[in-house]
Amino acid sequence: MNKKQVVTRFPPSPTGTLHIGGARTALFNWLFALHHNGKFVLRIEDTDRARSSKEAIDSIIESMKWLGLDWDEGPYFQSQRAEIYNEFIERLLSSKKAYYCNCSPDELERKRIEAKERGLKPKYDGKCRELGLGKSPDAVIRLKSPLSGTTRFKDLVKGVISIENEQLDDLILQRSDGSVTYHMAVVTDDIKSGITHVIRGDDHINNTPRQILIYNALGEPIPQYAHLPMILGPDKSPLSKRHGATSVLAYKEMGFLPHALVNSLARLGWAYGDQEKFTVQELIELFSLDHVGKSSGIFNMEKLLDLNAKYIREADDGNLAELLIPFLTNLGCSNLSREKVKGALRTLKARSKTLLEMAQGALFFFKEIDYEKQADERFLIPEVLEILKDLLLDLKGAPSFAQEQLENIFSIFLERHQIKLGKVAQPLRVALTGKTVSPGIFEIMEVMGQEMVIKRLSNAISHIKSKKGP
RNA sequence: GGUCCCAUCGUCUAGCGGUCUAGGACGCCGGCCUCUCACGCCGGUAACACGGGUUCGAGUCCCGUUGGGACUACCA
Repeated sequence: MNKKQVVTRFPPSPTGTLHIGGARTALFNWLFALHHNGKFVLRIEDTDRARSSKEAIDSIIESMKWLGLDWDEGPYFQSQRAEIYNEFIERLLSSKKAYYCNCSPDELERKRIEAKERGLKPKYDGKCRELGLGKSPDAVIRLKSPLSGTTRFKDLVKGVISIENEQLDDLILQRSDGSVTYHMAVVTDDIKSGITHVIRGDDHINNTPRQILIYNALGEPIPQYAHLPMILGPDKSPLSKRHGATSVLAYKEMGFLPHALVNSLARLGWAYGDQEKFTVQELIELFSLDHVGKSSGIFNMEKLLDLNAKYIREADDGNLAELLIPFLTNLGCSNLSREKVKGALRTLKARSKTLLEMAQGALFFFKEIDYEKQADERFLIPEVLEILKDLLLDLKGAPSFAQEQLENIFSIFLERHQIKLGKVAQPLRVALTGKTVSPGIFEIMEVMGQEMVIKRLSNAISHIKSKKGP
């Protein structure tokens, strides 16, 4: 039992919001760490100062918190770790594993184009490799990588991957302005944090051998790698903004429960037999890299909606009310009573796929209604006037508005008029909600309460009367 | 172009050589329930990319073809 503690990390670069793909990578790292009782580190890769922003950092952190992906260490900021990187660069320089190169960007660009034209691989030709150049203002530092041999690693999801070293060139570790490049920063940080498992998108597969070469040059142990297949948009191209909602926070605004997103993300690329729904606890217990698939997948919004609907149905009314109130407020409701919100949401739980949809469906409980044109024309007609008037009388006399009570009143009422419920239900529904579609009328009447029901029914009656003309 | 990765219903996937006339979920289509819409329940639709091997036996292993994708920067 003296195996090293598992340490994973999630290293977003703050050039935008956290999107679905990043969130899944974070989730898998988080699950893997928790499954192994390990640690999960958050690191912000903000070395590209021009493209990084504070807003992006904030929104990434907000997204992580909303999803419930908490970290044990960090966030570290690469922009604040120059000293550490320089120390590692120094190590490479003094062991002759790295060297200065003063080839100008223009020169390199020219050679690249030339090589391409001749059908060769456009890689650095190693011009300065053996020159023993010293530090100079416009010199970069390059890794002296092996010219032959094979670099191979066992990927925990893809299997053995190998590449000939001659395919790789001497990559730049430090730029001429003294800042360190991505590969160097990543490797240094991962070593410093004691990362044991690097779980990331498979767009990094080609980066892995380069990074392994840096580990080797440093004489440091190589972590285990697991490359996750990418998430695609519906057109099978890599997920991007033009596919609509990709940012995690957008899903929050659309009224998704964080757990629904988590569950859905977990199932994208990972499976546990036929099981579709998992609690967080189950995910942690069952998650394993060898059940992660190798092929990329399309994010399925329909399935997310279905899962979200299921979780809404199962949710505790009190919690759901808390989540729903902000949506109602956004839609212009104020002075919301928690109890009434709970009542309203009970009527809508089975028919809402998102919190937003639920809030929209609940508006008639909290705001004045307008009759939808079609509904008005079809159901608030003179033919039902007498029936509604009589119904109003019965409702005024109701001792209580509990559902069973209402059902009793109605069955007597229907009996008396020798009609079916269908006959009054729709006109009444329109009178109470303005629409032809709503939760069951007994349910909504109970939640609305006698006063509101009587008021709306009376309004509808005068509305019908006004149609008959003066 | 070069290198690397990938390939089961429309989509997410199960499958780790025989139990697969390929299972589940979402979607879609019927039906039941019913005060509308949902929920729920019942039923249906639909896939192993192609071609060669290996094997008594291949969705499962190997090779190739085709098709996707990634990388190929003093971006990350």
